[in-house]
Amino acid sequence: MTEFEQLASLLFPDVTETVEDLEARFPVRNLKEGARVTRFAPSPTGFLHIGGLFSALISKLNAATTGGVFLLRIEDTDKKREITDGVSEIIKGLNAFGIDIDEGVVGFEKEIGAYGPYTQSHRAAIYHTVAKRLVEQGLAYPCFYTEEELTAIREAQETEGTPIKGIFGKWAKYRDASFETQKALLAEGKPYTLRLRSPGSEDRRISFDDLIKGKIEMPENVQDVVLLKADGIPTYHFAHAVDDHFMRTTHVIRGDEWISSVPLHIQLFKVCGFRVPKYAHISPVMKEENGGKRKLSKRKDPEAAVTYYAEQGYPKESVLEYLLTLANSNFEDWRRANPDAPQSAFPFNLKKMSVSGALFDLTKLTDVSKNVISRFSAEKVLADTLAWAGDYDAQLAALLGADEAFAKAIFSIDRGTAKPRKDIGKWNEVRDYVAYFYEALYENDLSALPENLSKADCAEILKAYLAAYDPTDDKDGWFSRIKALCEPLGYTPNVKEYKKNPAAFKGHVGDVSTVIRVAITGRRNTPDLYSILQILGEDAVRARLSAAMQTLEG
RNA sequence: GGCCCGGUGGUCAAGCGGUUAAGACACCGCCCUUUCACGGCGGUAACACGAGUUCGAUUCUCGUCCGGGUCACCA
Repeated sequence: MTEFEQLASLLFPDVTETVEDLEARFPVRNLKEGARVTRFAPSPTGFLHIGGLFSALISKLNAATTGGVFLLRIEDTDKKREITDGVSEIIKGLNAFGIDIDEGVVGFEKEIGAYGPYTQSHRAAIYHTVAKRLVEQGLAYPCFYTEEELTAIREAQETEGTPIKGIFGKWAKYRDASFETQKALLAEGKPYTLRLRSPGSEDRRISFDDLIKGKIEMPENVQDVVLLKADGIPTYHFAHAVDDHFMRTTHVIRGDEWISSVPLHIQLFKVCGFRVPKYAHISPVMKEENGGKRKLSKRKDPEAAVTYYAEQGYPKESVLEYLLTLANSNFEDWRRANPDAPQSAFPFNLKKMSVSGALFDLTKLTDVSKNVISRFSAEKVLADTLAWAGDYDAQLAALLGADEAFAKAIFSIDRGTAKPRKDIGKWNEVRDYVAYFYEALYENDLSALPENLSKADCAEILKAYLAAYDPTDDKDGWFSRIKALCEPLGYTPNVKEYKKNPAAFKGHVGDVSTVIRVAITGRRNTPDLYSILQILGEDAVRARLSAAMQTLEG
């Protein structure tokens, strides 16, 4: 038995399996050629971030379009930063956007799949098995530095201006400690971390192909990084190599803050005897701040949280649609060509992802959302609004729920036609959109009346219309009646005529309509007036017309 | 500071040595229109800078500047 082997059994007396056992337990997946296994591996330290959703989406798409597997792994190796319900937050967030998890953690303490456990805190035995092997081969060693010593080293390197920081070379005091020393320190019960005995060299460089960023060349890793912390829990780096190998991940898609650790990761995979996966590093979602760009921050930016979009009432379809436009710029063209196709039909391409970080543009999101909502059926608009209002606007929920047929009639105006309206961008705009249909929300606001007409003019129009109003008119009949009103009162039913000779008239049919519209709805911009009148019904129409007249005359 | 990555209109972006430098959002104007919309048409607006390579550079090379990331027993 070599000293390395003796050390290994001293360090890991409880390890019963071998790496070969693990290989057998988690065999290479039997998937069709080209199928990709991707994963989303967040740590439960807070709400789901929009950037996290973005990267989960990309991973999901990659697996889905290749007939592969998308799995969710929870990286809970830092108990200090963990929050309660962190895992549920992530799963809820993913579910809310319809990103289905094929394998891994799917609920509270609920996992599916044969490559688990998928929660790192439950994988200690697996990490230890690999760690033990590394020690046996002399590729890892215990390091007894204290917190203070480490800080001192950092400071020394800082003042020396050492180009490379970290534990390596002369700083790696325990790298070449004798077995006797190690045994003695261990016997004393001194706490230790397990470090990689890095085979890297300062004057070698490594290059790899990032599926998004292209070829990247960097110096090799030379640092003896920590593999297992003093409590035996692995660091991200080690867990990444072990997990993505035994979960048989083919494509590691993650944020580009990881790019600088790729040399380390590749080294780790090689040292462990694992095949290196393909990497794709996504640029972060940025935010504009006084002229500059910066990464969306969990702390400072409410829109960083995925829940923000739910609160605002952006349909999940809209957020996804927008994210897709950020991911592949040809998505918008595809969408125009395939207005009704499901998002899953889009031929997503990792290579078309942008190399630099995109600013998250809420204005554009809203525009995208208006298009998405304009294609929804009235039933869906009602149902989704009801669902949203149930959480965020009880009064609206009650109003709409009280008479769903009435609400549906409102949402049906101009909907389902070739050129649907695009009034609603998110559910929190619905209250305003439907307000004048409900007495409880309606305000008789006449301030939107045309400026070029006097109060008397307006009152005159309303009086004439009230007299002429016939609720049994069909749409053409209704408008003919309005046109008929025009000339006797000094307006022209013909807009062109008015433009030719504006001085000859008080206004045109548009002005007359506007007066009626404002009297009924309190605003100038509404959907088709005739439809509104029909939905409101004769009594309400007459009442509002009369009330407006009185206000104007009194 | 070391190491990486990036820099096309206000924003998202096509572009891969020769283009009137696409398109989308936003903004402005016009048209259509029976109201409101939808839609259509048009407009303002960009290759960070400096060298080099080349007959020719937004495209290739180098430098400068600017932006971003990363240098933990956090992920």
